Amino acid sequence: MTEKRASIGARRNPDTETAVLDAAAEVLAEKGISGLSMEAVAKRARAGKATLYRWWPTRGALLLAVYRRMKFDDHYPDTGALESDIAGVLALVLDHWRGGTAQVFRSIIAAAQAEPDVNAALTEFRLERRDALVRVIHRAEARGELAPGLAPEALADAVIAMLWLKLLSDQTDADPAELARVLTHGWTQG
Amino acid sequence: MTEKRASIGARRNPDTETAVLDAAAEVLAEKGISGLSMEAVAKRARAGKATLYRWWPTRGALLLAVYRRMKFDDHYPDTGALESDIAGVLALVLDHWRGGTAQVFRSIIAAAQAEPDVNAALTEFRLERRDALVRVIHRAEARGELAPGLAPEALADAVIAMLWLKLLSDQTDADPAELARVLTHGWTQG
Amino acid sequence: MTEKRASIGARRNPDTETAVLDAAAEVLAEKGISGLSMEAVAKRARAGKATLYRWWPTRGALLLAVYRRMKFDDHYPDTGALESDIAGVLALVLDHWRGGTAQVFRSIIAAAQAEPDVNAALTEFRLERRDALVRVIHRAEARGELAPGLAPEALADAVIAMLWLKLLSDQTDADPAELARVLTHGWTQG
Amino acid sequence: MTEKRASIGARRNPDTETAVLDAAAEVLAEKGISGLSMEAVAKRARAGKATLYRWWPTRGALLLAVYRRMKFDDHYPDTGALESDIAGVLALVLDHWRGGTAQVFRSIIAAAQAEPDVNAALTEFRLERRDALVRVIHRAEARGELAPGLAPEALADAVIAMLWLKLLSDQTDADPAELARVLTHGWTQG
DNA sequence: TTGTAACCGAGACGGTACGTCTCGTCTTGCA
DNA sequence: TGCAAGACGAGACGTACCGTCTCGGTTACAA
Repeated sequence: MTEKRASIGARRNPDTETAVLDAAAEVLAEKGISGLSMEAVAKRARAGKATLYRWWPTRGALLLAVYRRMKFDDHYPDTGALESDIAGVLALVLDHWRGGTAQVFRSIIAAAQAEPDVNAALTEFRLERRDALVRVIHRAEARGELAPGLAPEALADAVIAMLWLKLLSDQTDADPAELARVLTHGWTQG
Repeated sequence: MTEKRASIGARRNPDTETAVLDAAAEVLAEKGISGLSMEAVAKRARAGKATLYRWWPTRGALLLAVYRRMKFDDHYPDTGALESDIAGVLALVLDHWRGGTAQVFRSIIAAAQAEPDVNAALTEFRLERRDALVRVIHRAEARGELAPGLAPEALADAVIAMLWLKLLSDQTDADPAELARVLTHGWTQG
Repeated sequence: MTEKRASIGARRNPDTETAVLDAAAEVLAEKGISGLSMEAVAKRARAGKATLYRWWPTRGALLLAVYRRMKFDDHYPDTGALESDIAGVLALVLDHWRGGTAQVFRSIIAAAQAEPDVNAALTEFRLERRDALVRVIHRAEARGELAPGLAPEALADAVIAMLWLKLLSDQTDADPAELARVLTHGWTQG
Repeated sequence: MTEKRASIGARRNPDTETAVLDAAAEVLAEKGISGLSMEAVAKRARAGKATLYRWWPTRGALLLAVYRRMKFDDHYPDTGALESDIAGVLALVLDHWRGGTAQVFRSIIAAAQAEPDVNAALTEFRLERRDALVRVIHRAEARGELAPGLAPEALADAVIAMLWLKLLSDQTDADPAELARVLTHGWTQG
């Protein structure tokens, strides 16, 4: 996106948005999160800084926009059994991260610890993902597979927690099947 | 620590270390992680910036030093049953965080995503905590309580993952007993 | 110039330039050359350090800009005789220096010994002044007053040399008439 | 001077002095005046900073000590005529500077413009050199060669002024004979 | 048809913080 | 006591970004 862009009137220019998100993704890939300054993105995108701030007021907003473009297929497979369903979800997400989005999402979690608006956006995103997981668990419940007295939301949280831990500690190459077993099996016997 | 400090020869001055860590903790409490600049800490501690950088080369190193001083009682209670042991661990850590260290540890995890040295230190810390958890699980194993085929390290990871998720998503007020139940119970029946 | 200044678009703000040069002159007058740090000038001018460095990359450049603003009347009087013309020039410059610019010009000469760009600017300035002197000498030549075999440039250098020596050795109160006599008269008789 | 030096008791160690002045001269030659920090000299000389400050309290004092070690033969030749005597003096000094001491002396003059103690030392040195020149002029006076009404000190100043100008403006390769002619000849005829 | 409103790239502005450097002072432990 | 060593408080250095602004130009829509 090197050709000159200008205003297309009193409304947002989609070319500019594309150029900015492309530039942000490139900078992120090349220099990592600490190199992702608004300044650098504006320069790389040949965009004015004011334009950036108009549409993405914080670095976190920019990060989230980049991550959202990297949308993965959130159609979680139905294998007919909870453990393998969970394993499928874990595999899907870990694959997605290993495909190159890990750095971006790690950076978002990091940014959320300091910037409230990023935190809010991340919470929204997390709950949305949790709902998708809860739907998987409800399928198991409908099959009469689920043990009584366990909140599906809490179980979904356990899955998400494990994913985040693996992401944040550079272990996106973990084995989904084993993780699923640890999460869904009872730890104790009898 | 307002009185003037000076060199005590060609070696580290413990008074300075105390003053710096005190200052860092105060700044963190007052202005949060984004207000914790090396500049501000140096000014508050009445220390030279070079002195800071000599002993704590990055902000993450400083954060870790502050966190280490907030050492909690890591004597995990032995209740005679795994689930209540885990609940005890969760309660201990969540209490510790609610007591004021949550902000610090969240910041460390965030910093670790960008700074390799902080990442390394955090990994070391995490494995150390995991070992303590593994010892709890080994107690259950010795009692014949543990189901076969589950790696204690993986189980410990699940506990740590849940704790981190609660920390990172502002839920340090979660109920340890319920979390322990979700983690240790089997999700499925039969 | 205490009221707030801001950008006037993507081009230089003359108010800022004025404020900076005023501040530099004030700092110089109050604390001398060793107190003239970029930091101090920026603070006094309520200007950003980056703005200073953008337009005056070195301390010497700033000094030269200050000196150029203190432009003296370079209309050298025509008395009809070389010696009194030279005495007039000497008096003019020494007066100018005693009027408060001595410190600035001394600092420029000092800075030029370490910073090449200041050296270049000072050389340019020196040659420009020498040309003005050469014109005075040419007037004498036209009157048939000048002895043969003497390069006007070399004679002008002798005048400038004497001025610089007096400046650099705190003797700006020297007697222009006597200096002119020493310079223009033959030392030997017969 | 790389071997370890130690105290020789409660008095100054000449080895240390040599090592320090050697180091200062080397640093000056390699990095110029702006690189000549007390820090750098101490490190290069393997001397303690306290030792430096004990014997050479300012950078100027160190510079002067270095310059004094580069003592030139100040036996000004007696040719029997003032102009050629002056030419000899000019040649001697310019040669000395071209031999490698120019940088040092330029730096001293520069330092003297900001540091009063260096200024005092330089003045002392300058007057000492002027006295030597005055003696040359007195020889001419004794021969009845000198025109009446001219102060030998003022004439000597003119010579020194010309030398300093050439030094400060990178013209140490000037022709001593021509400079002497310009200085000693009358500018006007008749 | 003509404002005019909001967009665009550009980049200067006042600032803050960075990490490095040097200053001059100090305390130690060895010789 | 002198010395090498080097930590200390202090603060200037020059750089990088921050978020805001003004500019001059462009385009679409309303009057």
